[in-house]
Amino acid sequence: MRNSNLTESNRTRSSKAAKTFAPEIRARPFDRVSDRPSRLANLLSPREQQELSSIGTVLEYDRSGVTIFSEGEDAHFAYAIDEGVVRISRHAANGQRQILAFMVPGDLFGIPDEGTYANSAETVCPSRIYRFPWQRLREVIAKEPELLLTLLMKVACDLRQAQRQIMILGHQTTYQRLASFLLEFVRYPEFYDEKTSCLTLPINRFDLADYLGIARETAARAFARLEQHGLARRLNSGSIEILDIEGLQKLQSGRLKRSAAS
Amino acid sequence: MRNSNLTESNRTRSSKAAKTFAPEIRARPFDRVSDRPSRLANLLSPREQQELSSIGTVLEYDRSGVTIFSEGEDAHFAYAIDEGVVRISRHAANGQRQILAFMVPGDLFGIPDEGTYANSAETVCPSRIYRFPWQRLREVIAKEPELLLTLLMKVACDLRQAQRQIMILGHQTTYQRLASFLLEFVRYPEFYDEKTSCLTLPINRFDLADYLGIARETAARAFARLEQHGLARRLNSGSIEILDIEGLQKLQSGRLKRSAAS
DNA sequence: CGCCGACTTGACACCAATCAAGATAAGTGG
DNA sequence: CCACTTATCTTGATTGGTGTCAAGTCGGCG
Repeated sequence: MRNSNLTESNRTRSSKAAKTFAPEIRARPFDRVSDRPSRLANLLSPREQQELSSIGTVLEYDRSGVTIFSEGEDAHFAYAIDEGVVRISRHAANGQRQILAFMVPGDLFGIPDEGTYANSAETVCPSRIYRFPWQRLREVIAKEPELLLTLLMKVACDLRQAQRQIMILGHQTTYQRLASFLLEFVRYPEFYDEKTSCLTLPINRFDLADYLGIARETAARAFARLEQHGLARRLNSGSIEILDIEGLQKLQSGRLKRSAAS
Repeated sequence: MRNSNLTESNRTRSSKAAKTFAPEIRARPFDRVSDRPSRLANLLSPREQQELSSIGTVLEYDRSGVTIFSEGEDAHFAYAIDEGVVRISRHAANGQRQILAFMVPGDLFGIPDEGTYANSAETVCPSRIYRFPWQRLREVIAKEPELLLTLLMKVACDLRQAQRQIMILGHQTTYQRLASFLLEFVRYPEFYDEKTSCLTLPINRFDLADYLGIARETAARAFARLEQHGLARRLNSGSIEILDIEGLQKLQSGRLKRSAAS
Protein backbone atom coordinates (compact mmCIF):
# COMPACT_ATOMS: atom_id res chain seq x y z
CA MET A 1 0.00 0.00 0.00
CA ARG A 2 1.22 3.37 -0.87
CA ASN A 3 0.71 6.21 1.50
CA SER A 4 -1.96 7.63 -0.78
CA ASN A 5 -4.41 5.59 -2.78
CA LEU A 6 -5.35 8.53 -4.93
CA THR A 7 -2.75 10.14 -7.12
CA GLU A 8 -3.92 13.33 -8.73
CA SER A 9 -1.95 14.85 -11.57
CA ASN A 10 -3.02 18.20 -12.89
CA ARG A 11 -0.72 18.36 -15.87
CA THR A 12 -2.34 18.94 -19.19
CA ARG A 13 -1.29 15.54 -20.49
CA SER A 14 -1.07 16.71 -24.05
CA SER A 15 0.73 13.68 -25.41
CA LYS A 16 -1.18 11.05 -23.50
CA ALA A 17 -4.55 12.67 -24.02
CA ALA A 18 -3.93 12.65 -27.73
CA LYS A 19 -3.36 8.94 -27.53
CA THR A 20 -6.43 8.25 -25.45
CA PHE A 21 -8.82 10.49 -27.36
CA ALA A 22 -7.77 9.21 -30.76
CA PRO A 23 -9.83 10.80 -33.52
CA GLU A 24 -11.79 8.12 -35.28
CA ILE A 25 -15.40 8.78 -35.99
CA ARG A 26 -17.14 12.10 -36.26
CA ALA A 27 -20.24 12.82 -34.24
CA ARG A 28 -23.31 11.24 -35.76
CA PRO A 29 -26.85 12.65 -36.02
CA PHE A 30 -28.26 12.77 -32.53
CA ASP A 31 -31.28 10.65 -33.36
CA ARG A 32 -29.01 7.85 -34.41
CA VAL A 33 -27.72 7.33 -30.92
CA SER A 34 -25.95 4.01 -30.85
CA ASP A 35 -25.90 1.43 -28.13
CA ARG A 36 -23.00 0.34 -25.98
CA PRO A 37 -20.12 -0.12 -26.32
CA SER A 38 -19.25 3.32 -27.65
CA ARG A 39 -16.05 4.92 -26.53
CA LEU A 40 -15.70 8.55 -25.73
CA ALA A 41 -12.90 8.93 -28.22
CA ASN A 42 -15.16 7.83 -31.04
CA LEU A 43 -17.58 10.63 -30.39
CA LEU A 44 -15.23 13.57 -30.18
CA SER A 45 -13.58 15.72 -32.80
CA PRO A 46 -9.88 16.47 -32.42
CA ARG A 47 -10.66 20.01 -31.37
CA GLU A 48 -13.09 18.86 -28.73
CA GLN A 49 -10.59 16.36 -27.46
CA GLN A 50 -8.04 19.07 -27.14
CA GLU A 51 -10.45 21.35 -25.33
CA LEU A 52 -11.43 18.60 -22.95
CA SER A 53 -7.95 17.43 -22.17
CA SER A 54 -6.98 20.98 -21.34
CA ILE A 55 -9.55 21.23 -18.56
CA GLY A 56 -9.45 17.59 -17.47
CA THR A 57 -7.60 16.07 -14.55
CA VAL A 58 -6.49 12.49 -14.24
CA LEU A 59 -7.29 10.62 -11.06
CA GLU A 60 -5.51 7.40 -10.27
CA TYR A 61 -7.30 5.09 -7.87
CA ASP A 62 -5.10 2.15 -6.94
CA ARG A 63 -7.60 0.36 -4.73
CA SER A 64 -11.10 -0.96 -5.08
CA GLY A 65 -13.97 0.24 -2.96
CA VAL A 66 -12.88 3.88 -3.00
CA THR A 67 -15.65 6.45 -3.12
CA ILE A 68 -15.47 8.90 -6.02
CA PHE A 69 -18.56 10.79 -4.93
CA SER A 70 -21.64 10.11 -2.84
CA GLU A 71 -25.31 10.75 -3.48
CA GLY A 72 -26.46 14.08 -2.17
CA GLU A 73 -23.10 15.80 -2.46
CA ASP A 74 -22.81 19.01 -4.40
CA ALA A 75 -21.72 18.14 -7.90
CA HIS A 76 -18.75 20.05 -9.22
CA PHE A 77 -17.26 17.47 -11.59
CA ALA A 78 -18.14 15.11 -14.37
CA TYR A 79 -16.10 11.94 -14.80
CA ALA A 80 -15.04 9.66 -17.60
CA ILE A 81 -13.32 6.31 -17.20
CA ASP A 82 -10.08 5.61 -18.98
CA GLU A 83 -9.28 2.34 -17.25
CA GLY A 84 -11.05 0.26 -14.64
CA VAL A 85 -14.65 -0.25 -13.51
CA VAL A 86 -16.88 1.94 -11.37
CA ARG A 87 -20.16 1.01 -9.73
CA ILE A 88 -22.99 3.54 -9.69
CA SER A 89 -25.29 2.90 -6.77
CA ARG A 90 -28.07 4.39 -4.73
CA HIS A 91 -29.31 3.60 -1.26
CA ALA A 92 -32.99 3.16 -0.53
CA ALA A 93 -34.52 4.75 2.54
CA ASN A 94 -34.28 1.42 4.36
CA GLY A 95 -30.56 1.25 3.67
CA GLN A 96 -30.77 -1.29 0.89
CA ARG A 97 -28.19 -0.67 -1.78
CA GLN A 98 -29.03 -1.03 -5.44
CA ILE A 99 -26.31 -0.89 -8.04
CA LEU A 100 -27.69 0.94 -11.04
CA ALA A 101 -24.84 0.34 -13.43
CA PHE A 102 -21.24 -0.67 -13.85
CA MET A 103 -19.29 1.92 -15.78
CA VAL A 104 -16.46 0.77 -17.99
CA PRO A 105 -13.73 2.58 -19.94
CA GLY A 106 -15.27 5.20 -22.19
CA ASP A 107 -18.32 5.73 -20.03
CA LEU A 108 -19.26 9.10 -18.65
CA PHE A 109 -20.82 9.59 -15.23
CA GLY A 110 -21.41 12.15 -12.53
CA ILE A 111 -24.06 14.16 -14.32
CA PRO A 112 -25.81 16.11 -11.57
CA ASP A 113 -29.46 16.37 -10.72
CA GLU A 114 -30.22 19.92 -9.73
CA GLY A 115 -26.64 20.54 -8.76
CA THR A 116 -26.11 17.44 -6.61
CA TYR A 117 -25.21 13.86 -7.38
CA ALA A 118 -28.22 11.58 -7.42
CA ASN A 119 -26.07 8.47 -7.09
CA SER A 120 -22.85 7.32 -5.52
CA ALA A 121 -19.81 6.17 -7.46
CA GLU A 122 -17.12 3.85 -6.16
CA THR A 123 -14.25 2.01 -7.76
CA VAL A 124 -14.63 -1.70 -8.22
CA CYS A 125 -10.97 -2.15 -9.08
CA PRO A 126 -7.94 0.10 -9.52
CA SER A 127 -8.98 2.71 -12.06
CA ARG A 128 -7.79 5.73 -13.97
CA ILE A 129 -10.46 8.37 -14.31
CA TYR A 130 -10.74 11.76 -15.99
CA ARG A 131 -12.33 14.52 -14.03
CA PHE A 132 -13.87 17.64 -15.59
CA PRO A 133 -15.09 20.68 -13.64
CA TRP A 134 -18.65 21.54 -14.64
CA GLN A 135 -17.87 25.21 -14.50
CA ARG A 136 -15.25 24.96 -17.20
CA LEU A 137 -17.12 22.28 -19.08
CA ARG A 138 -19.90 24.78 -19.56
CA GLU A 139 -17.45 27.25 -21.01
CA VAL A 140 -16.13 24.67 -23.45
CA ILE A 141 -19.63 23.79 -24.55
CA ALA A 142 -20.33 27.42 -25.25
CA LYS A 143 -17.41 27.30 -27.68
CA GLU A 144 -18.10 23.80 -28.96
CA PRO A 145 -21.85 23.19 -29.09
CA GLU A 146 -21.23 19.82 -30.69
CA LEU A 147 -20.09 18.56 -27.32
CA LEU A 148 -23.63 18.87 -26.10
CA LEU A 149 -24.56 16.34 -28.70
CA THR A 150 -21.99 13.92 -27.41
CA LEU A 151 -23.34 14.44 -23.95
CA LEU A 152 -26.85 13.75 -25.16
CA MET A 153 -25.75 10.54 -26.81
CA LYS A 154 -24.08 9.42 -23.63
CA VAL A 155 -27.13 10.07 -21.52
CA ALA A 156 -29.35 8.38 -24.08
CA CYS A 157 -27.01 5.41 -23.89
CA ASP A 158 -27.39 5.28 -20.14
CA LEU A 159 -31.14 5.46 -20.52
CA ARG A 160 -31.17 2.43 -22.82
CA GLN A 161 -29.01 0.56 -20.37
CA ALA A 162 -31.30 1.50 -17.50
CA GLN A 163 -34.30 0.30 -19.47
CA ARG A 164 -32.58 -2.98 -20.14
CA GLN A 165 -32.00 -3.27 -16.42
CA ILE A 166 -35.69 -2.65 -15.82
CA MET A 167 -36.52 -5.48 -18.19
CA ILE A 168 -34.23 -7.79 -16.25
CA LEU A 169 -35.47 -6.83 -12.80
CA GLY A 170 -39.09 -6.81 -13.87
CA HIS A 171 -39.68 -10.29 -15.14
CA GLN A 172 -36.63 -12.51 -14.92
CA THR A 173 -35.75 -15.36 -12.62
CA THR A 174 -32.59 -15.25 -10.56
CA TYR A 175 -31.18 -17.79 -12.91
CA GLN A 176 -32.05 -15.75 -15.98
CA ARG A 177 -30.68 -12.58 -14.43
CA LEU A 178 -27.31 -14.17 -14.01
CA ALA A 179 -27.35 -15.26 -17.64
CA SER A 180 -28.23 -11.72 -18.70
CA PHE A 181 -25.43 -10.37 -16.60
CA LEU A 182 -22.83 -12.65 -18.11
CA LEU A 183 -24.05 -11.98 -21.64
CA GLU A 184 -23.90 -8.25 -21.02
CA PHE A 185 -20.18 -8.41 -20.32
CA VAL A 186 -19.31 -11.01 -22.88
CA ARG A 187 -19.69 -8.19 -25.39
CA TYR A 188 -16.66 -6.36 -24.01
CA PRO A 189 -13.32 -7.57 -25.35
CA GLU A 190 -11.55 -6.19 -22.29
CA PHE A 191 -13.46 -8.61 -20.08
CA TYR A 192 -14.09 -11.57 -22.34
CA ASP A 193 -11.38 -13.54 -24.07
CA GLU A 194 -13.04 -15.28 -26.99
CA LYS A 195 -10.22 -17.76 -27.48
CA THR A 196 -10.31 -19.19 -24.00
CA SER A 197 -14.02 -18.35 -23.49
CA CYS A 198 -12.93 -16.83 -20.22
CA LEU A 199 -14.81 -13.92 -18.69
CA THR A 200 -12.81 -11.99 -16.12
CA LEU A 201 -14.65 -9.44 -14.04
CA PRO A 202 -13.63 -7.47 -10.95
CA ILE A 203 -17.16 -7.76 -9.56
CA ASN A 204 -17.69 -9.70 -6.36
CA ARG A 205 -20.84 -11.49 -5.22
CA PHE A 206 -21.88 -8.61 -3.05
CA ASP A 207 -21.92 -6.17 -5.94
CA LEU A 208 -23.37 -8.70 -8.32
CA ALA A 209 -26.26 -9.42 -5.99
CA ASP A 210 -27.04 -5.76 -5.44
CA TYR A 211 -26.91 -5.22 -9.18
CA LEU A 212 -29.32 -8.03 -10.00
CA GLY A 213 -31.58 -7.35 -7.06
CA ILE A 214 -31.02 -10.71 -5.38
CA ALA A 215 -29.34 -12.04 -2.24
CA ARG A 216 -25.64 -12.94 -2.21
CA GLU A 217 -26.41 -16.54 -1.39
CA THR A 218 -28.87 -16.77 -4.23
CA ALA A 219 -26.25 -15.51 -6.64
CA ALA A 220 -23.88 -18.24 -5.53
CA ARG A 221 -26.60 -20.83 -5.94
CA ALA A 222 -27.35 -19.56 -9.43
CA PHE A 223 -23.70 -20.02 -10.33
CA ALA A 224 -23.81 -23.52 -8.99
CA ARG A 225 -26.77 -24.27 -11.20
CA LEU A 226 -25.03 -22.88 -14.25
CA GLU A 227 -22.28 -25.40 -13.65
CA GLN A 228 -24.72 -28.26 -13.15
CA HIS A 229 -26.29 -27.45 -16.48
CA GLY A 230 -22.88 -27.14 -18.13
CA LEU A 231 -23.36 -23.53 -19.22
CA ALA A 232 -20.41 -22.02 -17.37
CA ARG A 233 -17.73 -22.91 -14.88
CA ARG A 234 -16.19 -20.92 -12.06
CA LEU A 235 -12.42 -20.76 -12.19
CA ASN A 236 -10.78 -18.35 -9.82
CA SER A 237 -12.93 -15.86 -8.05
CA GLY A 238 -13.44 -13.30 -10.78
CA SER A 239 -12.96 -15.66 -13.70
CA ILE A 240 -15.73 -17.62 -15.33
CA GLU A 241 -15.36 -19.92 -18.26
CA ILE A 242 -18.32 -19.61 -20.59
CA LEU A 243 -19.11 -23.07 -21.92
CA ASP A 244 -22.35 -22.51 -23.81
CA ILE A 245 -23.23 -19.01 -24.93
CA GLU A 246 -26.23 -20.16 -26.92
CA GLY A 247 -27.46 -22.00 -23.89
CA LEU A 248 -27.20 -18.81 -21.88
CA GLN A 249 -29.11 -16.90 -24.51
CA LYS A 250 -31.79 -19.56 -24.62
CA LEU A 251 -32.00 -19.40 -20.86
CA GLN A 252 -32.23 -15.63 -20.85
CA SER A 253 -35.12 -15.57 -23.28
CA GLY A 254 -36.74 -18.62 -21.77
CA ARG A 255 -40.37 -19.05 -20.96
CA LEU A 256 -42.23 -17.52 -18.09
CA LYS A 257 -41.03 -17.39 -14.53
CA ARG A 258 -42.49 -20.68 -13.43
CA SER A 259 -41.24 -22.95 -16.19
CA ALA A 260 -37.81 -21.38 -16.06
CA ALA A 261 -37.03 -23.97 -13.41
CA SER A 262 -36.78 -26.81 -15.94
CA MET B 1 -67.35 6.62 -31.01
CA ARG B 2 -66.45 8.60 -34.01
CA ASN B 3 -65.77 6.91 -37.26
CA SER B 4 -62.07 7.63 -36.88
CA ASN B 5 -60.19 7.39 -33.64
CA LEU B 6 -57.28 9.41 -34.91
CA THR B 7 -57.86 12.94 -36.09
CA GLU B 8 -54.82 14.52 -37.61
CA SER B 9 -54.74 18.27 -38.13
CA ASN B 10 -51.82 19.74 -39.95
CA ARG B 11 -52.61 23.38 -39.39
CA THR B 12 -49.89 25.45 -37.86
CA ARG B 13 -51.95 26.10 -34.75
CA SER B 14 -50.34 29.45 -34.14
CA SER B 15 -52.82 30.66 -31.58
CA LYS B 16 -53.28 27.40 -29.71
CA ALA B 17 -49.62 26.52 -29.77
CA ALA B 18 -48.84 29.86 -28.22
CA LYS B 19 -51.16 28.99 -25.41
CA THR B 20 -49.71 25.55 -24.83
CA PHE B 21 -46.08 26.53 -25.12
CA ALA B 22 -46.45 29.50 -22.83
CA PRO B 23 -43.10 31.21 -22.23
CA GLU B 24 -42.27 31.02 -18.58
CA ILE B 25 -38.81 29.97 -17.62
CA ARG B 26 -35.71 30.19 -19.71
CA ALA B 27 -33.55 27.15 -20.21
CA ARG B 28 -31.35 26.49 -17.23
CA PRO B 29 -27.75 25.30 -17.14
CA PHE B 30 -27.69 21.73 -18.37
CA ASP B 31 -26.03 20.41 -15.24
CA ARG B 32 -28.94 21.64 -13.20
CA VAL B 33 -31.35 19.25 -14.81
CA SER B 34 -34.44 19.19 -12.70
CA ASP B 35 -36.64 16.28 -11.85
CA ARG B 36 -40.20 15.63 -12.84
CA PRO B 37 -42.64 17.24 -13.19
CA SER B 38 -41.24 19.69 -15.69
CA ARG B 39 -43.39 20.79 -18.56
CA LEU B 40 -42.12 21.29 -22.05
CA ALA B 41 -43.37 24.84 -22.12
CA ASN B 42 -41.17 25.77 -19.20
CA LEU B 43 -38.07 24.77 -21.06
CA LEU B 44 -38.57 26.55 -24.34
CA SER B 45 -37.96 30.09 -25.44
CA PRO B 46 -40.68 31.84 -27.44
CA ARG B 47 -38.63 31.53 -30.60
CA GLU B 48 -38.12 27.83 -30.07
CA GLN B 49 -41.79 27.38 -29.39
CA GLN B 50 -42.59 29.09 -32.62
CA GLU B 51 -40.09 27.00 -34.53
CA LEU B 52 -41.48 23.82 -33.04
CA SER B 53 -45.11 24.60 -33.55
CA SER B 54 -44.41 25.35 -37.18
CA ILE B 55 -43.12 21.85 -37.83
CA GLY B 56 -45.35 20.05 -35.35
CA THR B 57 -48.55 18.18 -36.04
CA VAL B 58 -51.32 17.51 -33.58
CA LEU B 59 -52.64 13.97 -33.24
CA GLU B 60 -55.92 13.36 -31.51
CA TYR B 61 -56.41 9.86 -30.15
CA ASP B 62 -59.93 9.41 -28.84
CA ARG B 63 -59.52 5.86 -27.60
CA SER B 64 -57.24 4.02 -25.24
CA GLY B 65 -55.00 1.18 -26.32
CA VAL B 66 -54.07 2.74 -29.64
CA THR B 67 -50.52 2.15 -30.82
CA ILE B 68 -48.51 5.28 -31.54
CA PHE B 69 -45.43 3.35 -32.61
CA SER B 70 -43.96 -0.09 -32.04
CA GLU B 71 -40.50 -1.21 -31.09
CA GLY B 72 -38.34 -1.98 -34.06
CA GLU B 73 -40.09 0.39 -36.43
CA ASP B 74 -38.11 3.01 -38.30
CA ALA B 75 -38.28 6.19 -36.28
CA HIS B 76 -39.32 9.28 -38.19
CA PHE B 77 -41.02 11.27 -35.46
CA ALA B 78 -40.59 12.50 -31.94
CA TYR B 79 -43.65 13.02 -29.77
CA ALA B 80 -44.74 15.24 -26.93
CA ILE B 81 -47.92 14.86 -24.90
CA ASP B 82 -50.29 17.75 -24.53
CA GLU B 83 -53.12 15.84 -22.89
CA GLY B 84 -53.55 12.24 -21.83
CA VAL B 85 -51.31 9.38 -20.78
CA VAL B 86 -49.10 7.09 -22.86
CA ARG B 87 -47.44 3.87 -21.81
CA ILE B 88 -43.92 3.10 -22.99
CA SER B 89 -43.33 -0.62 -23.09
CA ARG B 90 -41.01 -3.28 -24.37
CA HIS B 91 -41.48 -6.97 -24.94
CA ALA B 92 -38.97 -9.53 -23.73
CA ALA B 93 -37.94 -12.39 -25.97
CA ASN B 94 -40.41 -14.68 -24.17
CA GLY B 95 -43.26 -12.31 -24.91
CA GLN B 96 -43.46 -10.79 -21.45
CA ARG B 97 -44.37 -7.15 -21.56
CA GLN B 98 -42.69 -4.65 -19.28
CA ILE B 99 -43.98 -1.12 -19.06
CA LEU B 100 -41.00 1.17 -18.73
CA ALA B 101 -42.81 4.39 -18.03
CA PHE B 102 -46.08 6.25 -18.15
CA MET B 103 -45.75 9.52 -20.02
CA VAL B 104 -47.89 12.45 -18.96
CA PRO B 105 -48.55 15.90 -20.42
CA GLY B 106 -45.29 17.71 -21.03
CA ASP B 107 -43.27 14.54 -21.50
CA LEU B 108 -41.28 13.85 -24.62
CA PHE B 109 -40.88 10.39 -26.10
CA GLY B 110 -40.01 8.55 -29.27
CA ILE B 111 -36.30 9.25 -29.26
CA PRO B 112 -34.82 6.64 -31.56
CA ASP B 113 -32.02 4.18 -31.00
CA GLU B 114 -29.97 3.93 -34.17
CA GLY B 115 -32.85 5.08 -36.29
CA THR B 116 -35.51 2.76 -34.91
CA TYR B 117 -37.77 2.88 -31.89
CA ALA B 118 -36.45 0.79 -29.01
CA ASN B 119 -39.83 0.76 -27.28
CA SER B 120 -43.51 0.78 -28.10
CA ALA B 121 -45.89 3.57 -27.23
CA GLU B 122 -49.64 3.21 -26.78
CA THR B 123 -52.36 5.46 -25.46
CA VAL B 124 -53.75 4.65 -22.05
CA CYS B 125 -56.63 7.06 -22.46
CA PRO B 126 -57.82 9.56 -25.07
CA SER B 127 -54.85 11.82 -25.71
CA ARG B 128 -53.70 14.81 -27.71
CA ILE B 129 -50.13 14.47 -28.87
CA TYR B 130 -47.68 16.62 -30.79
CA ARG B 131 -45.67 14.96 -33.49
CA PHE B 132 -42.38 16.31 -34.83
CA PRO B 133 -40.51 14.91 -37.84
CA TRP B 134 -36.90 14.19 -36.93
CA GLN B 135 -35.73 15.42 -40.28
CA ARG B 136 -37.09 18.89 -39.69
CA LEU B 137 -36.31 18.80 -36.00
CA ARG B 138 -32.67 18.46 -36.93
CA GLU B 139 -32.93 21.53 -39.11
CA VAL B 140 -34.49 23.51 -36.30
CA ILE B 141 -31.77 22.45 -33.92
CA ALA B 142 -29.15 23.64 -36.36
CA LYS B 143 -30.78 27.07 -36.10
CA GLU B 144 -31.56 26.87 -32.39
CA PRO B 145 -28.81 24.95 -30.61
CA GLU B 146 -30.47 25.68 -27.30
CA LEU B 147 -33.10 23.14 -28.18
CA LEU B 148 -30.49 20.45 -27.84
CA LEU B 149 -30.15 21.47 -24.25
CA THR B 150 -33.86 21.01 -23.67
CA LEU B 151 -33.63 17.63 -25.27
CA LEU B 152 -30.77 16.70 -23.00
CA MET B 153 -32.70 17.74 -19.94
CA LYS B 154 -35.64 15.64 -21.03
CA VAL B 155 -33.54 12.56 -21.57
CA ALA B 156 -31.76 13.11 -18.27
CA CYS B 157 -35.19 13.31 -16.65
CA ASP B 158 -36.15 10.00 -18.17
CA LEU B 159 -32.93 8.50 -16.94
CA ARG B 160 -33.66 9.56 -13.37
CA GLN B 161 -37.12 8.11 -13.65
CA ALA B 162 -35.73 4.85 -15.02
CA GLN B 163 -33.28 4.65 -12.15
CA ARG B 164 -36.07 5.18 -9.68
CA GLN B 165 -37.88 2.33 -11.36
CA ILE B 166 -34.79 0.15 -10.96
CA MET B 167 -34.77 0.93 -7.26
CA ILE B 168 -38.38 -0.18 -6.99
CA LEU B 169 -38.01 -3.36 -8.99
CA GLY B 170 -34.74 -4.28 -7.35
CA HIS B 171 -35.56 -4.49 -3.70
CA GLN B 172 -39.19 -3.75 -2.96
CA THR B 173 -42.07 -5.98 -1.97
CA THR B 174 -45.23 -6.07 -4.03
CA TYR B 175 -46.87 -4.13 -1.29
CA GLN B 176 -44.15 -1.47 -1.27
CA ARG B 177 -44.18 -1.20 -5.04
CA LEU B 178 -47.84 -0.32 -5.01
CA ALA B 179 -47.19 2.36 -2.41
CA SER B 180 -44.37 3.77 -4.54
CA PHE B 181 -46.65 3.79 -7.55
CA LEU B 182 -49.39 5.70 -5.79
CA LEU B 183 -46.96 8.19 -4.30
CA GLU B 184 -45.43 8.78 -7.71
CA PHE B 185 -48.72 9.99 -9.11
CA VAL B 186 -49.89 11.82 -6.04
CA ARG B 187 -47.38 14.48 -7.08
CA TYR B 188 -49.36 15.32 -10.19
CA PRO B 189 -52.23 17.76 -9.65
CA GLU B 190 -53.94 16.52 -12.78
CA PHE B 191 -54.32 13.08 -11.22
CA TYR B 192 -54.56 13.81 -7.52
CA ASP B 193 -57.18 16.03 -5.95
CA GLU B 194 -55.76 17.14 -2.64
CA LYS B 195 -59.11 18.27 -1.28
CA THR B 196 -60.86 14.95 -1.68
CA SER B 197 -57.61 12.92 -1.42
CA CYS B 198 -58.77 11.18 -4.54
CA LEU B 199 -56.30 9.78 -7.05
CA THR B 200 -57.80 9.19 -10.48
CA LEU B 201 -55.70 7.26 -12.97
CA PRO B 202 -56.53 5.79 -16.37
CA ILE B 203 -54.26 2.80 -15.64
CA ASN B 204 -55.84 -0.63 -15.36
CA ARG B 205 -54.56 -3.61 -13.38
CA PHE B 206 -52.98 -5.12 -16.43
CA ASP B 207 -50.81 -2.11 -17.09
CA LEU B 208 -50.13 -1.57 -13.43
CA ALA B 209 -48.90 -5.12 -13.00
CA ASP B 210 -46.64 -4.95 -16.03
CA TYR B 211 -45.27 -1.66 -14.76
CA LEU B 212 -44.46 -2.93 -11.28
CA GLY B 213 -43.22 -6.28 -12.50
CA ILE B 214 -45.86 -8.32 -10.70
CA ALA B 215 -48.87 -10.46 -11.60
CA ARG B 216 -52.31 -8.90 -12.06
CA GLU B 217 -53.72 -10.95 -9.21
CA THR B 218 -50.92 -9.88 -6.92
CA ALA B 219 -51.67 -6.26 -7.68
CA ALA B 220 -55.29 -6.78 -6.69
CA ARG B 221 -54.21 -8.48 -3.48
CA ALA B 222 -51.88 -5.60 -2.68
CA PHE B 223 -54.79 -3.19 -3.06
CA ALA B 224 -56.88 -5.32 -0.75
CA ARG B 225 -54.14 -5.15 1.84
CA LEU B 226 -53.89 -1.39 1.54
CA GLU B 227 -57.56 -1.22 2.46
CA GLN B 228 -57.16 -3.63 5.37
CA HIS B 229 -54.44 -1.41 6.77
CA GLY B 230 -56.50 1.70 6.16
CA LEU B 231 -54.00 3.37 3.86
CA ALA B 232 -56.20 3.70 0.80
CA ARG B 233 -59.62 2.75 -0.48
CA ARG B 234 -60.79 1.73 -3.94
CA LEU B 235 -63.71 3.73 -5.23
CA ASN B 236 -64.62 3.27 -8.84
CA SER B 237 -62.22 1.43 -11.05
CA GLY B 238 -59.66 4.12 -11.71
CA SER B 239 -60.26 6.11 -8.56
CA ILE B 240 -58.47 5.54 -5.28
CA GLU B 241 -58.97 7.51 -2.12
CA ILE B 242 -55.67 8.04 -0.35
CA LEU B 243 -56.32 7.81 3.36
CA ASP B 244 -52.83 7.94 4.84
CA ILE B 245 -50.02 9.38 2.75
CA GLU B 246 -47.54 9.23 5.59
CA GLY B 247 -48.42 5.62 6.10
CA LEU B 248 -47.69 4.96 2.45
CA GLN B 249 -44.36 6.71 2.70
CA LYS B 250 -43.48 4.76 5.81
CA LEU B 251 -44.44 1.58 4.01
CA GLN B 252 -42.39 2.48 0.96
CA SER B 253 -39.26 3.05 2.96
CA GLY B 254 -39.92 0.16 5.28
CA ARG B 255 -37.48 -2.48 6.40
CA LEU B 256 -36.16 -5.37 4.38
CA LYS B 257 -38.16 -7.64 2.17
CA ARG B 258 -39.05 -10.21 4.75
CA SER B 259 -40.26 -8.01 7.55
CA ALA B 260 -42.29 -5.94 5.14
CA ALA B 261 -45.07 -8.41 5.80
CA SER B 262 -45.82 -6.97 9.23
C1' DC C 1 -81.92 -9.36 -18.78
C1' DG C 2 -77.71 -11.60 -20.21
C1' DC C 3 -73.32 -11.48 -22.13
C1' DC C 4 -68.61 -10.08 -21.65
C1' DG C 5 -64.68 -8.01 -19.92
C1' DA C 6 -62.11 -6.37 -15.96
C1' DC C 7 -61.31 -7.18 -11.46
C1' DT C 8 -61.13 -9.90 -7.22
C1' DT C 9 -60.48 -13.74 -4.06
C1' DG C 10 -59.02 -18.59 -2.90
C1' DA C 11 -55.84 -22.69 -3.03
C1' DC C 12 -51.56 -24.49 -3.87
C1' DA C 13 -46.76 -25.05 -5.34
C1' DC C 14 -42.40 -23.22 -5.82
C1' DC C 15 -38.75 -19.85 -5.94
C1' DA C 16 -35.91 -17.07 -3.25
C1' DA C 17 -34.80 -14.52 1.33
C1' DT C 18 -33.22 -15.46 5.65
C1' DC C 19 -30.61 -17.65 9.31
C1' DA C 20 -26.82 -20.58 10.15
C1' DA C 21 -22.69 -22.98 9.38
C1' DG C 22 -19.07 -24.67 6.75
C1' DA C 23 -15.36 -24.08 2.98
C1' DT C 24 -12.15 -21.54 0.50
C1' DA C 25 -9.21 -17.67 -0.38
C1' DA C 26 -6.65 -13.72 1.06
C1' DG C 27 -4.23 -10.95 4.09
C1' DT C 28 -1.35 -10.60 8.47
C1' DG C 29 2.21 -11.32 11.74
C1' DG C 30 5.51 -14.21 13.80
C1' DC D 1 7.31 -20.45 5.39
C1' DC D 2 3.72 -21.50 8.44
C1' DA D 3 -0.09 -20.54 11.79
C1' DC D 4 -3.56 -17.33 12.53
C1' DT D 5 -7.17 -14.08 11.45
C1' DT D 6 -10.34 -12.23 8.37
C1' DA D 7 -13.08 -11.75 4.35
C1' DT D 8 -15.46 -13.84 0.71
C1' DC D 9 -17.82 -17.41 -1.09
C1' DT D 10 -20.60 -21.57 -0.84
C1' DT D 11 -23.97 -24.94 0.79
C1' DG D 12 -27.93 -26.47 3.80
C1' DA D 13 -32.52 -25.95 6.14
C1' DT D 14 -36.58 -23.38 6.72
C1' DT D 15 -40.25 -20.13 5.96
C1' DG D 16 -42.88 -16.82 3.53
C1' DG D 17 -44.02 -14.24 -0.50
C1' DT D 18 -45.68 -14.46 -4.99
C1' DG D 19 -46.82 -16.76 -9.55
C1' DT D 20 -50.03 -19.77 -11.41
C1' DC D 21 -54.47 -22.02 -12.03
C1' DA D 22 -59.23 -21.69 -11.05
C1' DA D 23 -63.48 -19.88 -9.68
C1' DG D 24 -66.24 -16.18 -8.36
C1' DT D 25 -67.86 -11.14 -8.36
C1' DC D 26 -68.66 -6.71 -10.16
C1' DG D 27 -69.84 -3.39 -13.67
C1' DG D 28 -70.77 -1.88 -18.42
C1' DC D 29 -73.27 -2.26 -22.52
C1' DG D 30 -76.18 -4.14 -26.02
